[in-house]
Amino acid sequence: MTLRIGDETVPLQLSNGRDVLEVRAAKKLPRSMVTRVTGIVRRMFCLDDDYGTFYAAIARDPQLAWATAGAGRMLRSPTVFEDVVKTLCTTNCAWSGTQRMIAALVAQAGGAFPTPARMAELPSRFYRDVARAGYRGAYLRDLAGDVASGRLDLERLLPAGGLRDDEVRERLLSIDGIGPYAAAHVMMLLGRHGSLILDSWTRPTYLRRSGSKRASDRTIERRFARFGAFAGLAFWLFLTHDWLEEEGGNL
DNA sequence: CGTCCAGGTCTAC
DNA sequence: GGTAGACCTGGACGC
Repeated sequence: MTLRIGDETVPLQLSNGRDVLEVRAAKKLPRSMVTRVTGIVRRMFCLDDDYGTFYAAIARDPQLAWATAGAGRMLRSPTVFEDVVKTLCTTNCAWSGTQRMIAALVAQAGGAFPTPARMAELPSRFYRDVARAGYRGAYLRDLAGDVASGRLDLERLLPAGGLRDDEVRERLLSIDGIGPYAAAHVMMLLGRHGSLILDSWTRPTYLRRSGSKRASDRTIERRFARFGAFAGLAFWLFLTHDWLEEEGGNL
């Protein structure tokens, strides 16, 4: 991956072993840069988050106990802005569309994700003709403008920002193009695990995994309500249990 | 070729 | 508060 740090773009290679995440740069980085990179990577992989409370809640759950071995961390982007943009680009389109839009943004910004200011100054024809973002183009540009101008402080939505979950949800929903699905998705990445990500993938996957014929959103939410502040994470892990096998079982 | 819909959301009732 | 219709795009599918 390539990180943007200040005015520089820093290409990095990541690899994982058991209990180890190795970050390798092409050339030697100054000490200050190493500190920055380490901080960003720790944040991306949620390495400083504590899942003790969650593990205690699922320890005796036959469907979820497996996760106490170390599951639950979401892969974040370096900034909340980037996660909101990416999430917006997953709405109402296939994965190929999401990848096309994000790849176009990254390519025009020189290989690392663009800053809000850069995205705000891109002409609408870029969003229409290159990213082919359709009606999302205006949403993306406006969002970038609000963040670049300081009108919208997305970093404040992190737990350290001191806002309650309902306040954060409210702010996310006030962004054009961000609805219930996208808000829940971003909040999960923020480490706010209360709400379920309900969309065209999780709904049928839930039915398959639970063996139900059909289940309304309210029903699904009721079934995970016992996990309280971790309901969304419990739901997510319930759905993605089999990803472990596919990834070789490495937590 | 037309229709449907994919990791939805907005607006107008 | 709940729901129909519109919305960019492109790939899948039926005819």
